[in-house]
Amino acid sequence: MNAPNPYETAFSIAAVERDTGLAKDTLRVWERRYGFPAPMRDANGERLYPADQVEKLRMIRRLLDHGRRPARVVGASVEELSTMLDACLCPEGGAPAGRDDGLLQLVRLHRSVELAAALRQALMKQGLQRFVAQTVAPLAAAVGEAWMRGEVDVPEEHLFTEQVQNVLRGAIGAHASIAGRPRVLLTTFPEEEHVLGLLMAEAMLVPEGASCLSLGTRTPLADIRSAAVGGGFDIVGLSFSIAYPARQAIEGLLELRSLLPEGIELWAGGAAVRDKQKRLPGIRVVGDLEDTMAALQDWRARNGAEG
Amino acid sequence: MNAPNPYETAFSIAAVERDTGLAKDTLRVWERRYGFPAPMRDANGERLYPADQVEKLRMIRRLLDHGRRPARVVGASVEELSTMLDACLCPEGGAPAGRDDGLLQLVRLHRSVELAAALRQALMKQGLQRFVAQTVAPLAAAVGEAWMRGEVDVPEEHLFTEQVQNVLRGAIGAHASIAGRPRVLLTTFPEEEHVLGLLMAEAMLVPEGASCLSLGTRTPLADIRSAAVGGGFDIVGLSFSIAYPARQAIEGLLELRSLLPEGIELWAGGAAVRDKQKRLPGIRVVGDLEDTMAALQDWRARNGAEG
DNA sequence: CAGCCCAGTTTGTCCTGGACAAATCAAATC
DNA sequence: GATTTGATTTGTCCAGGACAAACTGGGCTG
Repeated sequence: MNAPNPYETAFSIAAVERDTGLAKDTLRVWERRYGFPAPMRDANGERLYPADQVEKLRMIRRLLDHGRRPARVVGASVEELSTMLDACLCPEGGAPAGRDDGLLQLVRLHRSVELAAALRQALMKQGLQRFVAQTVAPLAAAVGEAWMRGEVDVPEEHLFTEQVQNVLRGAIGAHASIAGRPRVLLTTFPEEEHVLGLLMAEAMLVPEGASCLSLGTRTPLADIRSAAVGGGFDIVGLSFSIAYPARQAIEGLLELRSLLPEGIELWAGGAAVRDKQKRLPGIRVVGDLEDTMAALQDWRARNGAEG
Repeated sequence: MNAPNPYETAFSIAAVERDTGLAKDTLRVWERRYGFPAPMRDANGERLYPADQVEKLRMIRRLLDHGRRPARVVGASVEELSTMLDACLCPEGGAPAGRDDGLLQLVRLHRSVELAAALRQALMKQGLQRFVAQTVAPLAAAVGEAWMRGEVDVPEEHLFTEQVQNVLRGAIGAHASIAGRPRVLLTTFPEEEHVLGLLMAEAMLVPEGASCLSLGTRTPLADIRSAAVGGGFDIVGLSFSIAYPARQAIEGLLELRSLLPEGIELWAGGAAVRDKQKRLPGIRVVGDLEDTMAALQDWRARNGAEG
């Protein structure tokens, strides 16, 4: 009785695809090539993945997102994977110690009500821009790290995103200057569904008097072009999360650059394009939130006071 | 030269899966069984679907969402499909003529700026509740119909959702009563990603003094339970779009009902659960936005003035 | 030493054709 | 009219092979 029936906590290949983001074909070919995963079979011969293998697959997935290659990680032991994950975390900005982890705790414990209240309180106290730079961005980074470590899961990340969205959208809407310059169109490429980068950029720009319009995520290139041209925008801003393939980002940005008229600038931000400026001629790579403000200053200096 | 190279406008099976929502396995098995789709092949023997077949697959997909069965629609001609789609539309609420189609035009023409401005203006003029009931809901229905007819596509639907979200979230945030009763937790099941139903419900309830918290879409059952219990909620509200399988909705709702303590009510709304009240004992089926208000009155009558 | 090109390897996706359980329909029964 | 039962439909899974695109690392050049 102390060992629960493994069948009760085992997952079909479709469920594993949903939970890990690894395609069914990929799961089967890894099994063939590397001997992992090694699922059980049900009465009908179909794969049944035990929970611990799914957990290991999640660790592997996270390492692949950080650029590791399958041959080096599929087949490694859980301990080795754990070590590799730690190695991915530390170099990023040194030791992020002493930060206020209260909000992260709320996320991990699913305390949605308290999280919403705490976010609104921080917003009131700090004002929109500092709220984004000093509260939302660090919290997003902390959630990302916790996600790497496997300490938060899809539902927690989701709750976090939703609550931050609520607060940011409300605050941005309150500014509502639709006349200011520059006019910025914000969106992501079709394969990118992370929305927080967009909202943070918008929250930094709107208080400065820029007028932003977000198309949301997953906009086809042709639609970005027509929206930018038809709406008379000065700048198109794209956001890329860490999971977005750098190569694909560069390729897409260069194509979009060629689609847009010269008068419209193209800005790109997020982990996937950081340090890629030299491969992106004619495109402004925005390193972080502060750099967004710098880019705005630059634009205004170039385009005079009237605009 | 008058016929464009068909290879230029043909799609890989992965692209078709993304565009139509039909799984690769399904596309291949239909081809085997019904002789449709009948894609070309590239030099490598891989399927290449011409644009007109993809368009037809989209029509088929829409009909399946409305309960038709594959044997009756896969293999029908475009004209027959068109007739069936018309038949799906008309019975729903008679002829929705004379409605203000200006907003729908803005959606179809990708006029995101004007759409945002028009929505905000309507909100100012009507107030939140009437804005939702008289502007957002009809517009959502119109977009849904246009989607059925194939007159709007993914990008348009997306733009529409995003702009409405912006306006509604801003307006809801402005009310921000976190003390009122009842306390309502809003979300959807993991397979349901449509968010507008939730936002509309929230927009109706908040001005009445209820305190709402939205977990966003795709929340696992166990997380709904723990959030509801831990947050001290009176009511859990679930939203189901037309595409959600009714059977799955009923099954999930009954399971969630059994997970929740008796003191917490369970409300369900949306096309997938309409007219299913008798199959959902212990659950309040909310027919439409007006019925949401009625349900709120009922709750307050039952639970006294203090609460 | 940075940048570029080229062969070799890795890796995800696609293929065929078969199988089966779950969902659905239609007929028969209470 | 409602419910049960048998036949049919339908989506998903399987095996094992194939191949192009992506990546690696070495050698070359400016």
